[in-house]
Amino acid sequence: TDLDSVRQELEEFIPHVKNISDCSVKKMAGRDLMRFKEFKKQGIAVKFGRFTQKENKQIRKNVEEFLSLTGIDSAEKLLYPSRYPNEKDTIYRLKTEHHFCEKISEGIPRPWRLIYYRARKIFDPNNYKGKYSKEEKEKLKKYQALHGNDWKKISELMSRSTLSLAMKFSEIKSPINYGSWTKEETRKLMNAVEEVLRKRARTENPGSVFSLEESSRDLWIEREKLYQPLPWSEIETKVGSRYWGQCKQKWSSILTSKLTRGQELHRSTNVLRTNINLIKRLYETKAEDASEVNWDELSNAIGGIPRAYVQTRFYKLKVSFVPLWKRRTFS
DNA sequence: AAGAACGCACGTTCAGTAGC
DNA sequence: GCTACTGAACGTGCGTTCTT
Repeated sequence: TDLDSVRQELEEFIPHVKNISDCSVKKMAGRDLMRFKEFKKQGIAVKFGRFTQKENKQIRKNVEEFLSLTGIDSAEKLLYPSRYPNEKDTIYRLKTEHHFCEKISEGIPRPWRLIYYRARKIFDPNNYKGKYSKEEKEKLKKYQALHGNDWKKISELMSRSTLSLAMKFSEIKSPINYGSWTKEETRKLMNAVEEVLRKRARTENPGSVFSLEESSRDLWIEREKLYQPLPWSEIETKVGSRYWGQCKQKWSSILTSKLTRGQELHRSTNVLRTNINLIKRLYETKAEDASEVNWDELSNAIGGIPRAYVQTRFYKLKVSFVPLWKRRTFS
């Protein structure tokens, strides 16, 4: 059928396209396929992951240019027309007339849907408001009880973005513990991770040594596999008293201490050596943007240290030794 | 049908604090 | 003055559904 051929064409640009739903493939069929082909002609590959500084700049430029082209007077009006009931019809008309979608995604080799989302985040004045205060958290709970998941309404009441509110609420909706983990909690977490890994091993090697009564047996897993992504919401449920992000963080710290035991990373000479190594390797990768760094590869090269550990290490180095790091480019 | 919006799961980066 | 630990904001990527 038509969809199958589109899928085949897209595969060249998005290797994992076979796992994507018909619904989403359809959305990429029209505009994106054409755009990807154009980029290919110029020798530009489709990008994934974090937007680079360059790309963010390009989005700002595209938005600005579209505004001056159409005479719409703010990015918010352009990207959130429904917030301006009186003007929204005109805005919609101007957008279709001047090919909003093409213009906004110009020069950025990604599906336009993702570019559009990115633009909306950048230009939502209710975004980037920093930490939630205690009062805000209480308010959020109260308003949610009152209005349900009507984030738009709650957003108007609290001047936070709908995305931020929905995310925050999912974190605080059920009571969780804070502070140090108890022994009991830690044990629960380790059990949950083990259970998940067992299940994974079972589906990966069906009918092998794992098949019978494996629950009582020790589980052997290659080192690299320990860094693979885990189903955190499932683990959150099993732990019960902690949010998924807390579980992930805790697991990472357990992993770090277990895998670096004996290496005595804390000894000052080793710290120095690891830091120098990290900087050197990072330099050698010639990455032009933080999003281009392959942390898995890097942490392996440094000596089988967990990825998350290397990432925070790099962050610490950056903030303590690079003056004005916030205003600098990665390269 | 295009565009906009909602919802979920998980990844990355920034940041505060306890404790040595 | 440093690391380890903890917390959380911010971000991507998709499935899906509502609106225009």
